Amino acid sequence: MNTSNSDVEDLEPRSVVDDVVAQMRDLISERGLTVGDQLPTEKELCEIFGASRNTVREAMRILKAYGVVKVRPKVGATIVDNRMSSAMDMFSFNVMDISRDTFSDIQGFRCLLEVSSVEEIFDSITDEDIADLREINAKLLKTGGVERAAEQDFLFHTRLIRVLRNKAILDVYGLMKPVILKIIQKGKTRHTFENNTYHEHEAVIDAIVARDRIAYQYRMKTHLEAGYAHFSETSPFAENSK
Amino acid sequence: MNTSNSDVEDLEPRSVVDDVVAQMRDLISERGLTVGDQLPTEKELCEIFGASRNTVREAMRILKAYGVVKVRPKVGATIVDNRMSSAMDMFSFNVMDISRDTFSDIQGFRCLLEVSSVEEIFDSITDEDIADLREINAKLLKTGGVERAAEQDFLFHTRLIRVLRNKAILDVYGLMKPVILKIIQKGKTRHTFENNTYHEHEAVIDAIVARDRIAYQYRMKTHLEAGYAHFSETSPFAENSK
DNA sequence: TTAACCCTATTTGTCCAACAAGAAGCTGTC
DNA sequence: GACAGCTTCTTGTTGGACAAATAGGGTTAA
Repeated sequence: MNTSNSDVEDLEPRSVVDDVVAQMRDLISERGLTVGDQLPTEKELCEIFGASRNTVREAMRILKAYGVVKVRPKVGATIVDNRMSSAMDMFSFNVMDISRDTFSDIQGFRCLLEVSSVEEIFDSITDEDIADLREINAKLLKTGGVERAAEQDFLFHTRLIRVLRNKAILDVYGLMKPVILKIIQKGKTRHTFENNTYHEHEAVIDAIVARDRIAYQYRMKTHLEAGYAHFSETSPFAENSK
Repeated sequence: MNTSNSDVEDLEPRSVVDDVVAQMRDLISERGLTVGDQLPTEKELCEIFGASRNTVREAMRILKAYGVVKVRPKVGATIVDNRMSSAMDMFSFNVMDISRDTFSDIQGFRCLLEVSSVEEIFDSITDEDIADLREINAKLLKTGGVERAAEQDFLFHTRLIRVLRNKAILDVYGLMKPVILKIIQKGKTRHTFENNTYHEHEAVIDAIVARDRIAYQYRMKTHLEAGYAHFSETSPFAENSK
């Protein structure tokens, strides 16, 4: 019923910094500022908001963390939009012991993106896409080390997503990269060999070339679930929390 | 070829604050800290990192902006994981004039999530889900005002996504809320009436109840594209940048 | 011994002042 | 008019100060 954006626990009085952030958002909105425009200097912002420079700076740090402004020393702050990149930075913190539920969810998401989107992929894919996929997959055989192989594996799936020519989906896929990498790594360290992955990928590509909808969905689903099978029973990252 | 995470323009020497952020990430990782654990006090962090308190505070602001820590005054900082919520805060800034490409991408994403996921929806949906959907849709008729109606419309689609029982997908859908709302609003201000939307939603629900895969996909796709049709020719939000 | 109370130290939030380094703009000279 | 040099401005960082409120310890009373 409660459709408020943030959680209900807003009993805490908002700090001055939070207030300045809100005022800055309003200021950007009121002045119709957009990407490339310059923000007032810190001193001016101090006068506008009636806050000290430290407070303004902390607020500015938040905007920078959001990827909304870019500050060049001794020059000033300009509005940008690197929010997707910033979102990826957010997930560079391994603060959460990734639960099995999260893994399930991400894996389900991948299935939706890569398996259920057959039609769109078949519609959009070009010979160049297929050549790229084969090239990336070929490198998988020559890649040593679990982490490198996982990166290459992820690269293959990213390239497949790229076929959809949809930046939003690509960004979201990039957002899930850390978790996907762990899923892949876990699969590889268990018993799956690069050879295995390579042949599964090839089979997927073959199905695409043949425009065999059923085969594609079956092979991709099997491939994804093979990497995920190891999470089914055991708690995935118990060894992480020492 | 370049698979670096951030852009190439990292010539700028990292500031001390960025350095402290990185060190905090390492500290969290090394000590195996996880959700619920306490971080050292600001003074201790100053000594650990050899930085001044203001610098440490600015770094802490970044972590707070990321939704990685929660600071309670006079108590300290504890590790949390509100990154998805923080991501939504990020997108509360209307700094970018949303391009038609972005609209296209988001709309395509919605199609993938809501249309292509028929099988999963049909598999998972319960009578309670359907009752909720009908109830939400019924409120659409009694909701006045474009913005309120758009919210209610969005609520309907969110509830449908919730059927998938996948938090990752739900979070991503929430992430796209601002853009989706604008798409819906634009559609409504043109010529679509609440009545229209209501009946389209009802038709979708009926298709679900009948487990009619073809009808569902057709109706949902038509419904989504109807709202989006107005963006096809004209530049969507030229009037926004005054 | 236990419970209640009070006091002190601690911790975060905010502010002020200062300096360094470098960019931008102005000025004077040729 | 063009260029060199200077001044001013702006951000990055540091240190210190105070307020407010909590946590914890010590004291006292039952």
